[in-house]
Amino acid sequence: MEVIEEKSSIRLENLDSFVSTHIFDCGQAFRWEFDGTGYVGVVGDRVIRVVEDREAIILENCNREDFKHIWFNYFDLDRDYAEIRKELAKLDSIMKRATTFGYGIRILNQDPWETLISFIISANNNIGRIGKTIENICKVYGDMIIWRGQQYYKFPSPHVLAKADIDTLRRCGCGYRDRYILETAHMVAKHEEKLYSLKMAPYNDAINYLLKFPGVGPKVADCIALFSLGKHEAFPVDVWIKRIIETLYFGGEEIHKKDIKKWASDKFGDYAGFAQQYLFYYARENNIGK
DNA sequence: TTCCAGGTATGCA
DNA sequence: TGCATACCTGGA
Repeated sequence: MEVIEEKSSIRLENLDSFVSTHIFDCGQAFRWEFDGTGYVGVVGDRVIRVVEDREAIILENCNREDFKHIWFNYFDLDRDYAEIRKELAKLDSIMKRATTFGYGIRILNQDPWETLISFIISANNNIGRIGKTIENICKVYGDMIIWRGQQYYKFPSPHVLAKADIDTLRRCGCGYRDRYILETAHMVAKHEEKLYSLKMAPYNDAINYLLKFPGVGPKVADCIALFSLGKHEAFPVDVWIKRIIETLYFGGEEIHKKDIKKWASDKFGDYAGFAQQYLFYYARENNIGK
């Protein structure tokens, strides 16, 4: 990969395995929006726009320092995804097709706090409403950023959200999850560093800690572990993945979620999280398991 | 009008 | 432990 600094942007050439739609439409992040030619996202206190220009990836509103300290890690650019695909493709013809189809998928390294709240909101919810609710919370409680004359909003800190008004959260579209969010914000505000220290903890310890937050069950905990704590052995089983696995691997037979997790862990091991993303994107885009 | 959507909490056997 | 049920909300 070559990193070329241009006027207020970074151009990445010869970057393997990076396709915006694969990355932003595989269910891992909620704050990336397609504007017709590129994806705009608010990450931390930055607004960034990702554009694909033939063989290159352009990161707009980014300089070399930001790229080195923020985006290189955020986009997981240190990882050899070609190697991961190669290993998964060896397992069976389904994984071979799935990794070929979603060849540009990357698992983002997102902020644990934002990911925690976002996936509490995601429970028993639909994608459209999850995004809207998160955006409303940011508009009410997050600081504004202006870029190219447009207003964007940061995700609020645990301390700010801990002081939120429950009725306002409800009006943001949280529904009955309002109290989970408020309680979780209180808990994190008290021991914020603990949440971040889970990046260094073993998978099981991280999951057990996450399960203590109200509104966090096994599926949400796995999403947080995978998308923000670097636990790639996590295999979140939602209704989609359940149906996809049942359809593709068990001839439509009904399998308990717990058994699917065990099966995935045995089959994919440390690559389970990547496998989940390839399968999810492949099946959804091809209407498998609907 | 009714049902469902990327689960979790709760109560009961 | 395992299972059934309720739960905000808005779009189909």
